Amino acid sequence: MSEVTTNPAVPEDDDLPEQLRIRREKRAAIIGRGGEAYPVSVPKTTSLKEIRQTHKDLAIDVATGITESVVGRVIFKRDTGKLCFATLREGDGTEIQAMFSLDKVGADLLELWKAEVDLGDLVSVTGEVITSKRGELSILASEWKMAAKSLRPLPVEHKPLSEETRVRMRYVDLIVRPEARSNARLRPKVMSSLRETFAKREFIEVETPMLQVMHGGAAARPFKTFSNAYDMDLFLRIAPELFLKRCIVGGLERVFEINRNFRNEGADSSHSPEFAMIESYQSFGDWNSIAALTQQLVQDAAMAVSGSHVVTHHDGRQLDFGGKWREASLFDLISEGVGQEVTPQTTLDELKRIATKLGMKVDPKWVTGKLAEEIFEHVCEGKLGGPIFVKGYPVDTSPLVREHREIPGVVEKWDLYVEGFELATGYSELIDPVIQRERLIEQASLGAKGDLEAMQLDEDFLRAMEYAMPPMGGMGMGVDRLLMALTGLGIRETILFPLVKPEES
RNA sequence: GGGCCUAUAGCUCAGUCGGUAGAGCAACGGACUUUUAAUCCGUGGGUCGACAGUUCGAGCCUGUCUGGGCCCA
Repeated sequence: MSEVTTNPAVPEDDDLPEQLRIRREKRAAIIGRGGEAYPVSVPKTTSLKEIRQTHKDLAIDVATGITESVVGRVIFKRDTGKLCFATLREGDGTEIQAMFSLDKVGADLLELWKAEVDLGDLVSVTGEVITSKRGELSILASEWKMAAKSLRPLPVEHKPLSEETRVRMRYVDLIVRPEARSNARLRPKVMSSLRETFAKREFIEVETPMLQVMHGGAAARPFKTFSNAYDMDLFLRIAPELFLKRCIVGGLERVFEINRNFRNEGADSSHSPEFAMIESYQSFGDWNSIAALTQQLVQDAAMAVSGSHVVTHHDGRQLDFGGKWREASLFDLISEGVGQEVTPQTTLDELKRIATKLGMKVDPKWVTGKLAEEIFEHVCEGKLGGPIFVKGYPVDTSPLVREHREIPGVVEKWDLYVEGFELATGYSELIDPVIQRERLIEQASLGAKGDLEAMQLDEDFLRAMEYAMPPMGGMGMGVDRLLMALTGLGIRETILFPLVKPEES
């Protein structure tokens, strides 16, 4: 147990790179002289942030007479003969200078400071709050103590880490890169904003299973796993939809869930195998009421992160989420895009002619509606800066949605586009259990024929629906994509620890 | 799935025509009581992603594999 402290010997590892070896030797030296490299606690009376706020208006070369103990990571070290400087940084990036002068801290502590402290170490410094002759707010040390010795050197502050290292070693990224720190703090702000907006509208948050016996609620390939205790195959959920609808049947009239989904599909700059998703269902609402809710959620989130409905992206570009968002019919947008009228009744042959003229490759398996959507993506999608609700999708590609109450051939489904990508989707949900059963049976037969994305026939879900599910609107929105829309970041920047393949040992 | 690019010191990167490996920061030794990526003098640090091939000789050329990135589907 106390082996480590009574035997400070460095493990003999001659293969270790120089800088790692030297730091291990320093650790051993600290312990060897009876000091502590990893004490259980160190003096800390306040935070760096607090000191900065309290003493923000101090003039040049002032001694306050106030003594504080602070803790931070050493990120710069400027050792001179009898007066040494260091910059300490705490978690949110706040920095303060520490000064070690021979006549204040004494020869012994000064020598130890120079000999034992490296960039990256966490140290506690006790001393008077002053400003230097150059006006830098500083702690003039009377004492200092190692809080935790770093055994690895920090990367260069002034050169950006390679993208791979940022992702693989986010802990280091968070230490050295201001954007990493602010991005990490942005996400929880958006999360609490979303929850507040839901709460104000009397939606309640539920948590439904991640491990599912059946996978359903979306067209996607699931991850498969196995329960030893139950001796059966399980799936990581691809969507919470079927459980949230069970909640609705039971009278939890307005529900939402913000949680992870898992899809066993390709990963790229806008797709991650695991991703956070909001799903929400509103009894006695429809696709319009749920669109209004979605707009409110996004506008409140924008307000939470930037204090305005106008957000500014990293590259300086601005995006306005304010006002009532534009709405357009899918088929109107297609007509506009191709320069001739296209309706849900336009024939497959006519659509093929249009697609060919546009230079698109047409898959012979596509049904009429699928081709119409492909033409839409080809001519419009990238141009939809948004935010814009694209409304009214073909009935033959949306088998789980209710048909439009007036317009034949389309369903009450919208997609919300921002920056050319799909941010959210909403529906007037299908609530007839007989039709639902037919469609799930159709899905199951597709699955039997080898369609890996097809849903399974969930009898318990159908039984729930047969107890009468109220008319309702439903919505799904990707949290990572929402962050991307609000910040302009790539998906790997919005997720702290995106999945990466292990490094070679 | 297809194409292109990429892997060199702790970090970020150079490396020409195939001839025993370079810089900045970091590290080590020394000087310096007001520095801000401190400065000055000196020193050390490399399985050039892995394996195979061509060659008298490979960081560099060829092949395979692995990781990463971009574009297309």
